[in-house]
Amino acid sequence: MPRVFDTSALVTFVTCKQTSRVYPPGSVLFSEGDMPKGLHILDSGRVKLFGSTSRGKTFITKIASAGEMLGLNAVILGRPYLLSAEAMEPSRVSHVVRGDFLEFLRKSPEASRHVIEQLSVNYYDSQREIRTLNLSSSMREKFARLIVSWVEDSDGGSDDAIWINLDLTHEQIGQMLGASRETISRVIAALSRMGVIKVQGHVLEIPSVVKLRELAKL
Amino acid sequence: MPRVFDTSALVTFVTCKQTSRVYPPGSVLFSEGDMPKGLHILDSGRVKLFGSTSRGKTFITKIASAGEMLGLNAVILGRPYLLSAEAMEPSRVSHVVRGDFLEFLRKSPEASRHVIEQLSVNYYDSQREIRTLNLSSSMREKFARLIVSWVEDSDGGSDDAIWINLDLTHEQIGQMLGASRETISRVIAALSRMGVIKVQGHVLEIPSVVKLRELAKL
DNA sequence: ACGACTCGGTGACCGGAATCACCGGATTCC
DNA sequence: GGAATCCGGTGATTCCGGTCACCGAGTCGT
Repeated sequence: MPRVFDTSALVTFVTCKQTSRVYPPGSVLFSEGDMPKGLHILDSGRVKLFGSTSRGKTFITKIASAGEMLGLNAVILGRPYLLSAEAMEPSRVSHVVRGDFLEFLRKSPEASRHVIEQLSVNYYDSQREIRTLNLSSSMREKFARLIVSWVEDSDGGSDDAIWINLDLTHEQIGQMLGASRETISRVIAALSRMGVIKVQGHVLEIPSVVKLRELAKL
Repeated sequence: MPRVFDTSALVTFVTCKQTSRVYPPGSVLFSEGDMPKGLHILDSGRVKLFGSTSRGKTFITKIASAGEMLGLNAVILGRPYLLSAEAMEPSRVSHVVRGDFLEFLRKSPEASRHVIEQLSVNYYDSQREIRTLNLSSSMREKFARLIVSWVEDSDGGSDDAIWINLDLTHEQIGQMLGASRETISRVIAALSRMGVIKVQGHVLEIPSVVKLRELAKL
């Protein structure tokens, strides 16, 4: 799932006033509804971006990895965050005060380029997510699509077997797809029985990406 | 639903080489999967943005109105469109060849500002959509949220009755929410019975926005 | 080594929405 | 003035997935 991002965002903004600190796992960088005080740039580690209802239901929209700017659009627009951010591993995060950031953005065409690019990618991903959520009839299909999207990030192109390190719990996968833990469990069981995937501990083997892609109806 | 956008995008790009034409209702500007040849700017009219599966199922992500740049992120990234665009009314659309656009974008800070802003807004909306899709348990809730989002665009703030001109068919609403026509029909009937909305032809009356917002659980 | 906890697997049950089928009203088009 | 369409309302049936409930395996802390 590492939506790769060239780390030069760090370089771009390095000339800019900024502070940096390490967040331990489980600590939150910001919460849904907060007004953005400044831009967070993830130097290393992984951060979970998620939203939740008043009734405790949670959904994860993405797992951000090194190089990403978090809550970028909220910072730019000066509107409240729609998502909360929580470190999954010890994560080093740089922080630029909003005013400084906007200032810098105005002056530096290079920074503009970066921001435009990241916003475009974010939006693009987000459109794909909506597509997946909306067009899949069954959970099977959604799950297959999720896996396919993971594979695409690390794939050569051939139809050889692929292994994925699955370090998410069923619960978390459920939160990404809008399903319950039990359903994920059952879907995985079903796909295993069909021979589309094989599970050994935290490793997911996909014997044939083609078969998976069929299931995803892509 | 008019996600308002200041029309100055037109002005910004007016110095730029561009062609302009009017699309009759039902004609497509571009289709899902196409490689973007250039940027479309909607001068007037309304354009439906939607995606579909091979099996004919369709979902509408938004209705674009005057001032919006269509498929902006795909154009910037040079990746295939994820959505198709189809005129709903006679619509005047300006077109800037991709190379010219990127060139212009590089040179003009003003244009960059515009692009950043629109991308941010698009992404923001899109996050809200994901939120709605993922966190609503029932169709009732999704529907209520849709209406609320419409109302917010045209609302003063008080809790007076509000009228909305509903010029979408049940089918189209269904495609926005990922529901079938019948379900929308039933949901509307249910809400009418509850007195939360009243329907007279193509006009939707909302006696109390507060009650609606309760249903939306926002 | 023992509970306490988290994670995952499975069965039973139930509800909401898709689907199928049919009907009536409004438009449009010869 | 029919015939063909499109739109919307409603019933009957089916099925997917949420929820509840319980159980086993692994891990951690003291």
